[in-house]
Amino acid sequence: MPKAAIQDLQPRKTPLQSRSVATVQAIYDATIQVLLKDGPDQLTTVRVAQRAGVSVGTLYQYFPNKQALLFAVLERHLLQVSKVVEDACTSSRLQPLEVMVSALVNSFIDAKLTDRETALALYRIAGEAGGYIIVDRMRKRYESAITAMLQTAPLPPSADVHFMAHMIYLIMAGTLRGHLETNAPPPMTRKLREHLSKLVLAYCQAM
Amino acid sequence: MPKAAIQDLQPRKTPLQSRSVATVQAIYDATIQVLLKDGPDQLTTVRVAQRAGVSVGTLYQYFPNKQALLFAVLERHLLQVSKVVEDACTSSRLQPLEVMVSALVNSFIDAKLTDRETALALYRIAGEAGGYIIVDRMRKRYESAITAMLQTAPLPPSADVHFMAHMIYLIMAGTLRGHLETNAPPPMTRKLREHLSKLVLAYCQAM
DNA sequence: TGATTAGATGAAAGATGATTCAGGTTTTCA
DNA sequence: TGAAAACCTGAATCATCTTTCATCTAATCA
Repeated sequence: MPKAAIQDLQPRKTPLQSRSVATVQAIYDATIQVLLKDGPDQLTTVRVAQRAGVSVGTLYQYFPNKQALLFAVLERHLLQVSKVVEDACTSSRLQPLEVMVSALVNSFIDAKLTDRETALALYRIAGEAGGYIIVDRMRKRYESAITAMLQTAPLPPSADVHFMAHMIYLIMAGTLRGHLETNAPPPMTRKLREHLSKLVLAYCQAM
Repeated sequence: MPKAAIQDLQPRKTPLQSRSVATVQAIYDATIQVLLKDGPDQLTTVRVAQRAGVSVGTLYQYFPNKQALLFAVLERHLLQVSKVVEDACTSSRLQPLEVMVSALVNSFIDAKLTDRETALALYRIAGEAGGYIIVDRMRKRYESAITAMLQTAPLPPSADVHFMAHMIYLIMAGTLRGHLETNAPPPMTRKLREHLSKLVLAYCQAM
């Protein structure tokens, strides 16, 4: 896979007719499927196109290169998850700290578990050059949402709410990633959810 | 890069003469250097060999394939870090909980920061098919060491020490990874270290 | 309906890079 | 010192993919 400048990561053409909208959708879905079935190393543009039921040429009409395709898929997933978490943060403002933390942690875990397999497959892509840009943009969104929520909580004025939000994001994202990557069974996940809530709460109260 | 069965990941030949010991060492070093300078995508076996000052053929005498080379480098780094942490755990047994946690967290962060760049470069490799095997083996070592340490701490008998150790590992590894990947400046790292210690301590006390 | 634009095709070009192997050089040690 | 064993070399092989483009089909709309 040759190098790709960052400006080449934008979609090449926006689908106008309903036919092409469906095509692009099929390409997205096929990408995830290939990613899950064959892994990132075996993912080729031809294979994705085949599974989507179109030809490679069509794929390249909408995505300037392979990376752009992968990043589009990544961005889609991350946006989906972050929207859920942002909503949870917004609607938990002014609630007791315990409620806030619980809503935050559970919404995050729920959203990730909805597409557990997808999330796992995408961790690999997120590390690729350029993927960090998307991940970073999302991190900032999370931190803003968490900060805004925490600012409505009764915390001591000494608390550095912004850094706390940063830490909470790192804890949630990092811990869940590690957990998913161990392929732990559901009971473990239940326990993780419980411990993670208590942990974050204890952290907020201790600072 | 074609598929590689897991049994093909072992070294091909052990260097006997001092000449070849030096060669293998040079290959290890060159791998890290290329990884840092050009990134995993631009890392080719020929390039690694060139930088090591040997020919590709030589590289293939000691490593059956590219993946085996990368995994060897990964294993080396992870072993280095885990030894430091294991020592810290061993020598902190029977100490106050606060001391234990501080020793654990700080030894981990110190060890990772010693090779900050290397650690960062290796995260990418760790995700590749097969890399998880090494990561998982290390995780178990950490969890054993942490469990053994915590069992000498005055915790309520209800505490699930084994799962706590698991959580603590996930928290430390996950959070630090996320932090390193944001390319945060040193002051941030100092703050992270402080918060992480308090956080883990609060978690232990809350469970 | 005819012309214009949008969408789709897929063989083939062009690159890249992992891995081999036949043949040289150096080290060991009996 | 002279095999035998250990090491090293790097051009050539082989397989794999990404990406293009000339050409074809379908949809739109005046």
